[in-house]
Amino acid sequence: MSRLDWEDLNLFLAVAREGGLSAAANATGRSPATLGRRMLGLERELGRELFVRHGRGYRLTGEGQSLLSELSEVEARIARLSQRSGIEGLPLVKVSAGTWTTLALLRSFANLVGTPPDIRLRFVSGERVMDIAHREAVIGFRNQRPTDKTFAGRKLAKVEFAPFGAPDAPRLWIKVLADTPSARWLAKYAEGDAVCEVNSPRNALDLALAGQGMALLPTFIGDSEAGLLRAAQVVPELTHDQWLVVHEADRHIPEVRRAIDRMCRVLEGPRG
Amino acid sequence: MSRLDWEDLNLFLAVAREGGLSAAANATGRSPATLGRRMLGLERELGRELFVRHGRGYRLTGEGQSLLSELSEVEARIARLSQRSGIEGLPLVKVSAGTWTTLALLRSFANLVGTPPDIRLRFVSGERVMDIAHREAVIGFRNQRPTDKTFAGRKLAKVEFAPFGAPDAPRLWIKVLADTPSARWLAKYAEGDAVCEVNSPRNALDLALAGQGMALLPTFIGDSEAGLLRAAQVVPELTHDQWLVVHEADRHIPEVRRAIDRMCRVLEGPRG
DNA sequence: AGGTATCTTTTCACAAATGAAAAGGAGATT
DNA sequence: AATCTCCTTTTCATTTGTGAAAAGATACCT
Repeated sequence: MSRLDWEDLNLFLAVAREGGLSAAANATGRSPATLGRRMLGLERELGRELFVRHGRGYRLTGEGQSLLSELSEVEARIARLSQRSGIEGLPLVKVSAGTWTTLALLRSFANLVGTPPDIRLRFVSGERVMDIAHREAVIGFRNQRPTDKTFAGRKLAKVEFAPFGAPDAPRLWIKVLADTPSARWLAKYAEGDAVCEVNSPRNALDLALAGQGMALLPTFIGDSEAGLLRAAQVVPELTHDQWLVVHEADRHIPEVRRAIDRMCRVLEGPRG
Repeated sequence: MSRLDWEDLNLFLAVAREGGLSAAANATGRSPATLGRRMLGLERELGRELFVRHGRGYRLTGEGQSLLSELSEVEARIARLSQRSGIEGLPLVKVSAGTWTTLALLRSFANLVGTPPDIRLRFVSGERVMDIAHREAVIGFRNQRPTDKTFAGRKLAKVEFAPFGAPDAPRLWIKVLADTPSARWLAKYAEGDAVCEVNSPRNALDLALAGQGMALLPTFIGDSEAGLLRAAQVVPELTHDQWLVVHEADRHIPEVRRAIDRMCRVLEGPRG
């Protein structure tokens, strides 16, 4: 026994209201042929005659009319599910990026969501690297090309790290206690005492901006801060590629595509 | 903008209740792969995260839970639509046949619907010949092979007409006023007065059974009436084939197939 | 009546959705 | 800690469903 396909009920509403297949086809974006077949299937599934098919369209039978009124109420409930107002109504794209990429993206937020906004961004980050296969994130930023051909990658500009500080700041390091390559490098090779140790990378930037010391920052962050100067050369060991990674299946979804294009423009544009 | 597919909501109920794709696959008769994809699509369409996918199954998020409770009510309404009790719940097969074939079928009604009944038969007849393409009837009886290859035909035994009457009935015709070949033949060639003229062929049989005269009947009807005897030879001009006709697309639908098989057994068995 | 416009149904080539089996993981169990 | 089991995800061949265009029908209009 095959179970009722709820989508047939949805299509029934269109055919019943429009009074025929052609008009309903316009309303639903499906072809008259499909609608005709599905209405036949629905009548069979329900074991009732819903329409009288005459040359000029579909007319409802008594049973069809009562189905129409019942389904209208169902439709109202379902409509409420998808009707979300304002930004909630926009398609959602989940982005997983590191501290600095996230910061750069947030600073160009307006360019990312469009004017007027046509997508909703959610930045997800955590200890764990987000799993794109399970869609914890849809768009991820990684430091290497995706291995699996399930994922599509787009290469971005290289990321370089250098020490940054305010012009008159003491030449002391601001250390970051985190499990990142730059923090590990700092722990290992930094000379002299640290002026401070911070838990979160983002705080190192704030401290550097306050003129308290040198922070090891990506150049695309440090160079864009008016109050900071490079306190020394780039640290070559920390230079790495950056890749934007998407699940191959998500790649062509309109809102995902838009988000990718805009992010690439933001991240690649000013850095060459 | 693509619209919400209601069937996704139906599938969501299964995944949400069963707590995973595999169990839901059993419940719905679809594969885990399909369910996984459609839940991904639903989340996208709604712009909400409904599940947390962990290694052991799908767990609902807060939004998922509220969707579940809302949809449960929708489901109850929809369930009421398809739940029909008793005979109303059985699959419907519409049959279009002439007076005599209908009569023969009705006399074997129990054999047609099965024990216990597993189909519901509706005999539709009218002035007009029912249109199988538009599904005014699903199974039709015609006197010639279907022309169009859209329709499938099954040849039945030939139909022969002869005069029938009670043993001591007067040898006067019971005339039928209808637009049928046998009625036209009677109007043209019948000798002697008519004892009566009736509007409906079925009444001619009743009148013959009452011993009032001779009715021109198909032999498969007349011979099966204990109270009637052939009053003369078969009328050769009226002999014709009989075909059972179905739309090719309906042919393999289970209840249609059953109905066809049983009708053929009933109509061919005792005569062939 | 005849013509015309519009709607349904059919045909057929194509695209999208599906399922089976394999691969990959996560949690449970010993 | 290693193994096992169960569940999800991926792959890919297949099926199902779909749409465009043609054909067929019916009501409307002149």
